[in-house]
Amino acid sequence: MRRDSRLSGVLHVLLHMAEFKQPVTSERLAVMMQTNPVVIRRIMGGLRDLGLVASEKGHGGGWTLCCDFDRVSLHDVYLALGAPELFAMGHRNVAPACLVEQAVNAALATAFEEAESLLMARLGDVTLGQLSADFHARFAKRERCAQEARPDVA
Amino acid sequence: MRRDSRLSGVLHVLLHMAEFKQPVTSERLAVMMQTNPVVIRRIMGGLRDLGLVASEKGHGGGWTLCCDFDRVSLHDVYLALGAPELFAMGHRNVAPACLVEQAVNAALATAFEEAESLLMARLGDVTLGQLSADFHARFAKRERCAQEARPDVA
DNA sequence: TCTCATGTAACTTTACTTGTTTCATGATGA
DNA sequence: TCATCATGAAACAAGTAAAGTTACATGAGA
Repeated sequence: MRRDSRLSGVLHVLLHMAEFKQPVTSERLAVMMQTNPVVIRRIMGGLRDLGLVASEKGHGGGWTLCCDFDRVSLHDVYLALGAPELFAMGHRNVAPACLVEQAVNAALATAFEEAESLLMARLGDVTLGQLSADFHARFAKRERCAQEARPDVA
Repeated sequence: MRRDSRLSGVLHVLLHMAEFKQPVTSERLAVMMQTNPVVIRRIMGGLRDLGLVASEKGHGGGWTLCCDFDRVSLHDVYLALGAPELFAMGHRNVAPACLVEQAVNAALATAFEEAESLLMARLGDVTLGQLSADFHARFAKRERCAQEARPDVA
């Protein structure tokens, strides 16, 4: 199956939005993301419900950030998406009668739960602010490289 | 996506096989697993290639274990399946030109790689022998409960 | 040589994300 | 007021991958 890229996508959207002061339409975001405006609205709905962003209809409308980038972690964004399934692997039966399957499920569940806890903790460690800072660092670096490639301009 | 349950399934098969001395046919395993013989053959193929099990054709044929249950970990079995994708989430673009997306991918990749490492380590900690022992413990416990429910028989 | 069992290929089914179309709703501005 | 712009929501199509199914070839025993 195609892997769920909503978390990746919504973070992409949020960081782009941070570069604008005015509301950004789904249309513009869709162009940046190379996708469809409806897809943008879909992944943004959960964030609106949790108060991370707001949407306005009509002229001059669109999406605006209404959260402190330094207080929102990637984990918060993950939850805003509805905490989608993390793993591509699962049990055959959730509550099997077969004792063999129960033993297998128990062993796998322990390992997967530990991995999930670690992942959630790591996502909680990173804020949108840090992500945005990383982007700006990458942007500055590219600018420098562009300068160095054109010494005559400097 | 329906979640990939091959790891769960193949462990289930292996533990069932451990309860038999003679070769077990795909047909019988399929009945135990409530699935199709071809599905059994499919998920067992990788294990055969790695020498964990052997298959014999013809009369009296079927699948036999040919590995030390105490020396094979769940991680080995996972690898025998071809190390299928672990996570249900992924990046939109693997190598994006957009710097925002690069920053997002880098942050997510770090978190996911750590979780993957932990999961692989945990799977490596558990052997098929331990899993089988857990099954036998569950079996013994159920027998005891059944006894207690029929005190007149005791 | 007949039967049994695996090996393999092709096709169908199922489930889910993504993409797209369509229309309703509401806000802005002339 | 009314046309326009934008979101909201529903419905449907496309693409993908695992799982289920069918069919047949291959090879081992009896």
